[in-house]
Amino acid sequence: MVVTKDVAGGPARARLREVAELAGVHPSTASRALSGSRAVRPDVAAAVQRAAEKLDYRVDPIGRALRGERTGTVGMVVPDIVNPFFPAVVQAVERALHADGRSLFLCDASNDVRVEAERIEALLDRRVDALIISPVHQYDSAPAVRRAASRVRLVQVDRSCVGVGCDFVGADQAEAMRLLIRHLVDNGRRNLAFVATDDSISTVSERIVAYEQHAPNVRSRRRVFRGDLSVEWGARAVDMILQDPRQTPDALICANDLIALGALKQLRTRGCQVPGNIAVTGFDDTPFGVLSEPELTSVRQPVQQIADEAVRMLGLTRPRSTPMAGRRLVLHPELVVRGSSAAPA
Amino acid sequence: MVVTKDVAGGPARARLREVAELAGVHPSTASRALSGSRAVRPDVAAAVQRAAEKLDYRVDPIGRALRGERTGTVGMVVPDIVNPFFPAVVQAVERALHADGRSLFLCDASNDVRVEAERIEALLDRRVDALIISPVHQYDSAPAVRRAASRVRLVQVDRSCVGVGCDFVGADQAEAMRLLIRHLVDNGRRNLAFVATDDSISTVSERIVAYEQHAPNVRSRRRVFRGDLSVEWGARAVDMILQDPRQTPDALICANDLIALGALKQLRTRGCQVPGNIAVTGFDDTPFGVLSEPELTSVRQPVQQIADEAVRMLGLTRPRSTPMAGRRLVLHPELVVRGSSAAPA
DNA sequence: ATGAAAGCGCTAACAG
DNA sequence: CTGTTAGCGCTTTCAT
Repeated sequence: MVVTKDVAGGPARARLREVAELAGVHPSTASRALSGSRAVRPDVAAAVQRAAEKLDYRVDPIGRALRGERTGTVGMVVPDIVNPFFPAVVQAVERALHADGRSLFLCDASNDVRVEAERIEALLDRRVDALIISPVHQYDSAPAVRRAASRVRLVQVDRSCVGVGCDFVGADQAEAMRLLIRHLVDNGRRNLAFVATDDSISTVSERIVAYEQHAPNVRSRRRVFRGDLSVEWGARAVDMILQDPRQTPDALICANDLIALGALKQLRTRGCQVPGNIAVTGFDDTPFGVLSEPELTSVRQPVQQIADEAVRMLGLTRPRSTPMAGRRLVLHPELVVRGSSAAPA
Repeated sequence: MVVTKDVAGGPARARLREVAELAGVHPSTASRALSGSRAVRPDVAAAVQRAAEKLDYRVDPIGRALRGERTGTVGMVVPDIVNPFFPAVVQAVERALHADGRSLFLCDASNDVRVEAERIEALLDRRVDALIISPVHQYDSAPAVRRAASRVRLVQVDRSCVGVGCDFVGADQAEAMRLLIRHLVDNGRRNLAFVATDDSISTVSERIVAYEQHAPNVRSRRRVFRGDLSVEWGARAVDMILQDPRQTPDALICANDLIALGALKQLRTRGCQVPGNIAVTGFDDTPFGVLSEPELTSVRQPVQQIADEAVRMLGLTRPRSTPMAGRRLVLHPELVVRGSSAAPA
């Protein structure tokens, strides 16, 4: 007689029942022995352990999830995986969770609030123990985030939604802007401009407010250009700005490194010296900022710290924490000065 | 009397039982009406539909998964989410799946075969319907990939493992290398060097073979430098290469854009003209290649097509396909010529 | 065409 | 300390 392998699915994974059988105990005893939820006689526990190892048993998270228990997985939704800042955040979160023996399921919202809502629901359906989310839109993402927070532990990272009273970890955007402005002014810049985005992104919004408050003069304060977080927008913004030569600022604060790199390139194309004529700064300190010529001054967000604190806030070890706690943990950003903002000769 | 909201979890999602109750039928009938697995009287079907909509019912994938049915989710494991090529692939796959109404759960292996194996297992445990994977290591990833392929539909994208007989979609790396070499030779380059990686990455391995076969002379063929897919390696490789001035090549083929950008920067730092003294080319045509000065010549992989074909190969609509089919779909890469490889003056 | 019942894998509550 | 029982939500037999 030939032993036929299951064509459709390979060797099936061992079930708890089989472990129990091999150990000569009832499944519930095996369950207790493996999870440690109740005391079990030491020799029985050992027998179960051995049986489990022999059969390469791993508890089925689906069965456990159906029962309403923890699944050991965390979901994460990022607004745009193609923006190199978010892979860095993802990696940091993975690292933080990994230390904890949990796995991360990641989804990309493609900058679309509807996709974001779908992904959140899909993760909740899969019974993730918690959700880490950087919302696409500070207003339009709010309903989905609030709903999710009412069903599971949730921490917002980097970006946040207004009016949803749930936890958040991120950097102090106003402080970041103050650091930038002071640095530029200290280097003799007077006519600033902020190449920003519309109001949808909370971090940029906060920077705009700080910019309008702290920029050195009225003309600078009024010079806020709204686009998106892309290289293309950086280039287009430069075209707009250079249109009126008398008005040309001597410093461009860009809302992220992508915009700044696009601006740098376009300035070079148009024959404008950086930092000679115009200083340029970015945000996020992505790995690509050091590749440009000159290297890009930027503001580094403490990504690993944000990730660590987010995971800590989820409180996955504690039995039950109140959801929607509304804590806000705001960390210090760090100005990284490079050539693109040096004082003009 | 006050209606108290469930503090721990918000309003629970409607269950099939409640839908059935509201429609005045048995749960099994409701199930049939919703899934269409068996015929149901039209008026009953309509009533169930209405009840489901009213209660905002969505079938619980956990319950369904426990029954052994499809879950409507696909898992993906990428070797390194921080490498900007992979976010692009992820986005393309998301797009392809989204058109199909499925959601993607993504995991990052952090270039670590052990992490990769864990992530694969975690995804299988969660009963994904299929797996899309770009293996970290062409040899060391093989056992995990093979195991996974025996349990679920699996397609390898971009990279692959040797000796696992399962489906693959990617670009023709040998053709890519031939295109590059011909282009460089056509522009008068004779002394080539390949800044590559070790043998762990299948795509690079294939390029090395093609390079050693097609490079224009023996000296060029021997000049293969092995490091990793990083900006830092690109810079270090340039230092090594410039050490012996008599041996300096006039063209550097780099195994990806990150290496090429690092090389470009270091060449600039060391006062070496590109493309005047040395041509530089990359791979993957990431968005950052156009930001350098000069812009980077690269090879574009047909990312969206790879993703579309991978999803099609998964055959999620077909009832049951044989796993481990071992089909290999090899698509044409496209040479994107830019300034970094122009003919020297 | 529909209802009843069984069971996917697991663990909490309840006896003993 | 351990076995029994029940049931999470769903679908799929098997009977009507």
